[in-house]
Amino acid sequence: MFHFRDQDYRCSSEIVMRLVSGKWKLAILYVLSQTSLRYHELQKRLPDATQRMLTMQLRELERDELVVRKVYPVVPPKVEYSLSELGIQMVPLLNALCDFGTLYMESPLRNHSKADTSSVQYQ
Amino acid sequence: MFHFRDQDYRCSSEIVMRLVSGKWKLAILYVLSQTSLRYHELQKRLPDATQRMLTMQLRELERDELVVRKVYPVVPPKVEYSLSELGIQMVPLLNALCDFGTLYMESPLRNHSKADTSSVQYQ
DNA sequence: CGGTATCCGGCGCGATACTG
DNA sequence: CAGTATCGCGCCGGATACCG
Repeated sequence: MFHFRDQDYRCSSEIVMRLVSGKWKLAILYVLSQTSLRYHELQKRLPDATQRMLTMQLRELERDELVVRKVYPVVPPKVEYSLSELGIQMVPLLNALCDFGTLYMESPLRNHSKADTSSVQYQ
Repeated sequence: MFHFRDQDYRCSSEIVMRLVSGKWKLAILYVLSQTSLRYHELQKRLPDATQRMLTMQLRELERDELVVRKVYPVVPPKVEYSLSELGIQMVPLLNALCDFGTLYMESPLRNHSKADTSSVQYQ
C-alpha cells in the first residue's frame, strides 16, 4: 500500500513533520506562498502570533531552507521574507494537507461529536 | 498559489497536523496500512515505543477515527488494530509526506550541513 | 495478553520588557 | 522597524511498577 520501505517511509515522513511542526509554520508558509512580506506585514496577517514566536518560527524555517530572509541595509531596517525554491516545491504538499483536512472534517464516516476540532482562531 | 481561502487553508491543514502529531502516529499508520495487527505485534514492529506511549497514541488515533480497535471477548485477551475507512483515505497523503521528505533530503538546493536531520532510529 | 497508574523532566510556547 | 532577553507554565513523553 505504501511504496516505500519501512526505513524510508518513517524517516522521510517524519522529516516533513519536523519541518512544519511549530505553532505558526503552516500559517507562515501559507501567507508567503501568496506574496513576499516584510516582518511587520507578516505580523499584521498573523495578529495572534507574538513577536517572539513569529521570529522563532521564521528563523527555523530559514534554517531549514524553506524560507529566505533578505535584509536590506537601510535605515530604518527592512527585512523581507519569501519562500525558497524548496518552500515553493512544498506548496503542493501543503495543499494536499489542506485537502485531507477538509475531507476529514466533512466526511460522513466521521462521528462528529467525538473528535475535538476546535482550533486557533485567525482573523 | 494555494487554492483555498485563508480560513479554509489554515484550519484544514492544521487539523491534519493535529491528527498525526504524536511520536508514534505516523509509524503506527504506516504499519497498519500494510496489515491489521494485534497489540503485541505492533509492539514488536515499534520496539522503541513504550507500552504507555503505544497505547496512548493508539487511543488518540482511535478517538480521531483513523484507526479501529476491535476487542475479541476471549481469554487470553485479543485486540486487533486496523486502519479505518478514513485512515485508508489518508494513505496517499502519508505517501505525499514521504515523497517530499525524500525530495527534501536529496535536494541539491539544500545546504546539507545546516538542517539537523538526525532522527529516531527504528529497527 | 493487553493494558493502567504514578512520578517526573524537558521544551514549546506565552507574557512582558527592553534595544540597535 | 525588526527584532532580543528573561521568566514561567503546561503538557508531551520517559521510566517504572502494577493489574484484570
